[in-house]
Amino acid sequence: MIRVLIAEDQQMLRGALSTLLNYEEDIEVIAQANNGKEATELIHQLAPDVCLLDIEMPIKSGLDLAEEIFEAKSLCKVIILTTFARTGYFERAIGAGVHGYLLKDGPSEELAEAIRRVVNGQRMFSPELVFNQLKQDNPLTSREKEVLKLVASGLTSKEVSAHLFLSAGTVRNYMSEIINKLEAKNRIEAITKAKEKGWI
Amino acid sequence: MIRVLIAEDQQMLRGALSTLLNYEEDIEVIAQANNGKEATELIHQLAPDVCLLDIEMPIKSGLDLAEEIFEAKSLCKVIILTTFARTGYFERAIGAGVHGYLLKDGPSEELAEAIRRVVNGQRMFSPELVFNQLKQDNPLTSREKEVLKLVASGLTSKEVSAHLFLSAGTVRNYMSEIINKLEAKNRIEAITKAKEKGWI
DNA sequence: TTCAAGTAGTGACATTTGTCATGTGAAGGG
DNA sequence: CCCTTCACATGACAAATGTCACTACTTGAA
Repeated sequence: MIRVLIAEDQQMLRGALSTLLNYEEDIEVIAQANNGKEATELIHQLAPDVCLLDIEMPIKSGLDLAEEIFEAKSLCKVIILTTFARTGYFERAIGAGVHGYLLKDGPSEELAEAIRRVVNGQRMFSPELVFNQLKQDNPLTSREKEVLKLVASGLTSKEVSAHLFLSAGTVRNYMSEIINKLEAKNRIEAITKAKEKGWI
Repeated sequence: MIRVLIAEDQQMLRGALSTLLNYEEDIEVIAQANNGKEATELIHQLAPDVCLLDIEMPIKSGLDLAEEIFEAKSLCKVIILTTFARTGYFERAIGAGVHGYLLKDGPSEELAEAIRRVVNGQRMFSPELVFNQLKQDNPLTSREKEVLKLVASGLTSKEVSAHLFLSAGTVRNYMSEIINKLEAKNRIEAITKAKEKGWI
């Protein structure tokens, strides 16, 4: 019996999927989580064979969690299940050694099959992703990403500098460079573009 | 037997829901559509008792379709099923006389129950919506919304002013007032907040 | 070991943004 | 008719933002 945990904040989908998976004879959904933090605890307690993770969840994202699981060298296989075909997300997921990455756009029957495969040590990726991947990586350095994320959350340059213990001028230099790299007109466009590509 | 049509562009959810609903003894999913246009045709052909409509779909949105069904004085009951708790969407849906408005965030068991209710002539709304509705309507005037939307798309104040044939000062006054109304620190926060509430 | 990149900083400058006071005219409700 | 709200406008000022040039230290790869 394959023991599965589902982390997905959209209750309707979570409920529907777990009911469906439970109809499979070899699969049992042993836990459901509303967000990454809940999932972390449940994984520790129950050690499921497979985790189905949504990316965009409150508190802790599925990618954060996938990275933690990877760091911990856990035996639990991870399948990312998301709406977003953003290359940035996919890249990060690959970096975190996930075993599967499926789009919610795919057929629901595919899911049980994917679970069986990853348990078998195979990997399963939506073909759209693999295709998209063949270019466009994040041009921002890690420091630049940090700065842009804070700016995107509404902080002014000065506040960001206090946050990161940098001088105000440095932050403005970073922003200038970011705007330049992303070919944006100002920070607002930079934020939009970076989000679109999944770079922050 | 209640005959149901599902229009939802996210295949995974659509597949899962229709399988689930088909397990109910009194409900049968007679058609699935990928978008509003497909749904329109299927409704004409099959005259389902209930339509389950997602809002954000390609080609024609669920709200557009709901309005058409309403105009046509069709007997088909409409349930909107969406991720978005935006008051604007809800308002429009109420205007289109929908029989139910559920969030994908709700439990999946609720759905079959909601379908039975609306067939019975009752209505079914996610309580969150009704609650939100009574509070928070959009504090922005239509002009302010217009300005904020353009700013959110990355335009500078000057560009917005050219776009709307206003003086640059006026646009800055609007932005100042918007930032004030939304209790934001700057335009970036104002954009984020307005988007969160579904005000732009 | 040289070199490119990333990180961090300064100073100067122009532009954009945000705030305030203040004024006008139009529309709508009581 | 008065009062409020909205739309639109100015001018003035302070603060934030964006750009440039130039310096300096560290690190990893060729």
